Amino acid sequence: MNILNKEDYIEQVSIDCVIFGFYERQLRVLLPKIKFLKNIWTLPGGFILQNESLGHAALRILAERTGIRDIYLEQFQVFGSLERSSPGLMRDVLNSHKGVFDELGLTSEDVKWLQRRFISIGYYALVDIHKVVPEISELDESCEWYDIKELPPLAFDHAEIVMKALDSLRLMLNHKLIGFNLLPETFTMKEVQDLYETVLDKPFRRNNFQKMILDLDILERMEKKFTGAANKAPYLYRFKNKAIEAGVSIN
Amino acid sequence: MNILNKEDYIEQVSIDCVIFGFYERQLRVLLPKIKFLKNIWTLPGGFILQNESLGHAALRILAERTGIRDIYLEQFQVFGSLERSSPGLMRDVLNSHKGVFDELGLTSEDVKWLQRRFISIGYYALVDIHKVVPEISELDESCEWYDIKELPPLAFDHAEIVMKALDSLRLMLNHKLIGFNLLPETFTMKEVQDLYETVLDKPFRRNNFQKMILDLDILERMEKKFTGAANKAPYLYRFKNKAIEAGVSIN
DNA sequence: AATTATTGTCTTTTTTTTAGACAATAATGA
DNA sequence: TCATTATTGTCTAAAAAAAAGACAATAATT
Repeated sequence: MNILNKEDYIEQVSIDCVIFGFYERQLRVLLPKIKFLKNIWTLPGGFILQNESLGHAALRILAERTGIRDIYLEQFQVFGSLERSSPGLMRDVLNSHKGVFDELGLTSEDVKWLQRRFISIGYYALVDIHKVVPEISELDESCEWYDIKELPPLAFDHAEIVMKALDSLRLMLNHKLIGFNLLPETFTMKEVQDLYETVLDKPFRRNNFQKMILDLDILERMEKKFTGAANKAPYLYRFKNKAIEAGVSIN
Repeated sequence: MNILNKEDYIEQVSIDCVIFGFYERQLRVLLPKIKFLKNIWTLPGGFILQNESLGHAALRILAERTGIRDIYLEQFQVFGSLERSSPGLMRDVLNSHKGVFDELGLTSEDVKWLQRRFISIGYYALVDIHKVVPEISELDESCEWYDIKELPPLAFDHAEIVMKALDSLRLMLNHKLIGFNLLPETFTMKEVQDLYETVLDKPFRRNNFQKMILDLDILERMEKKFTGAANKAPYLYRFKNKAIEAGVSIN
């Protein structure tokens, strides 16, 4: 079995995805863990087929590595420094885990192909963490959510890619209403505020935040949510438009 | 002479640059015109050398095609749809101008290389139009500024690339002070206002605009500028920090 | 029925933005 | 020389928006 059909792909170009989720006041990143590589994680990434668009490639890679489909995706930056893919780096990472190539079923031709310099196109995805059931691909031994403040060791420049994705997300949150892609179908105002406070890392006043969001006229008020707590039950809200505001423009 | 050293470049990846300048209330784009291609312009573009970073490649391409050096550059989007580089498109463009390949000194191997699918990384540059003296490269027959509202016919998806660059520039203008890269060393407040009004395509009130800009505390007031007009002479201002705010982060 | 912990909403205060006003001034020309 | 003209620089007033304060409503609990 040949795991890498090199001839089907564009050479020296990869896509890396940062998948964001929100749960319990934590912004989390979904990270599959490749088999055989001990204590090193990598972003879910892959290559671009000759006959598929960039956006389609990103969606396919996400589905293959995590099982996630139909989500908000945004291209945010290309990473193309020389150091990021210096021959040494890849060699160091992989050679320090002897046998990885064989176990992954890679030929020496494959390894040579992989060790060339790569330019990587960064995408970030926003998903409802409750809705997603990560699937573990054949390549991986696990696929789990990690608090962005406590990421496991990441290979290559993937930690930098995550941080740039976060920068971009923060910037976008003030322009578009993409944040709601991180929330479930219905939610309380407190959950929205928690999300904004967590992502932007700054506090809001409850009364003013509520006014700000409601004035946007994008939420629909549903019935109350009785949590059993000894206090007034909050209303549930729903996003008026279906979420996935932009999605990938399939380019 | 072989004009295209294919083996030195990353395959199927190009860089396209949108060079913005500002003059007489017009936002302009610098477009070199390739020899032999009649009535079709293309963005200054090129390929990435195996041993240079993405940012360096963009700077080199700009210098080679236009003679421009040391400028503000910003990567804004990757274009990777299938249609943009469908075999037909390139063929149509070039075949409709018989002899171009020969005159450019391209071998049939070169042509095959060029006709593959390409992913293009878009950069935009902001330059002081007064300072720049465009050089015409060997490839080109001219290199001139065009009002963005009256661009000549552009090949492939280059018109779309220009528009996306403009979108990105508009967004950025509200966040960073990059606009001053489009102005000369010293300028009047009216020129700054003209620039903002032109780029953002909306009017500002003179008194409030002046206050807004001065409150930023980024301008230094110089001597007055006597134009010979029958009215009060405006002050000249200078940007406190050297311009080129971000430049290419050489990645 | 009083207590507690929130929630929803209203009012007041403060800050920012927008609009209005006007003096200053560099030529022009009677 | 001295109004006139066209702008410019800056001030104040009005309007709008944001931030802060206040409090009643309410779902359990005691």
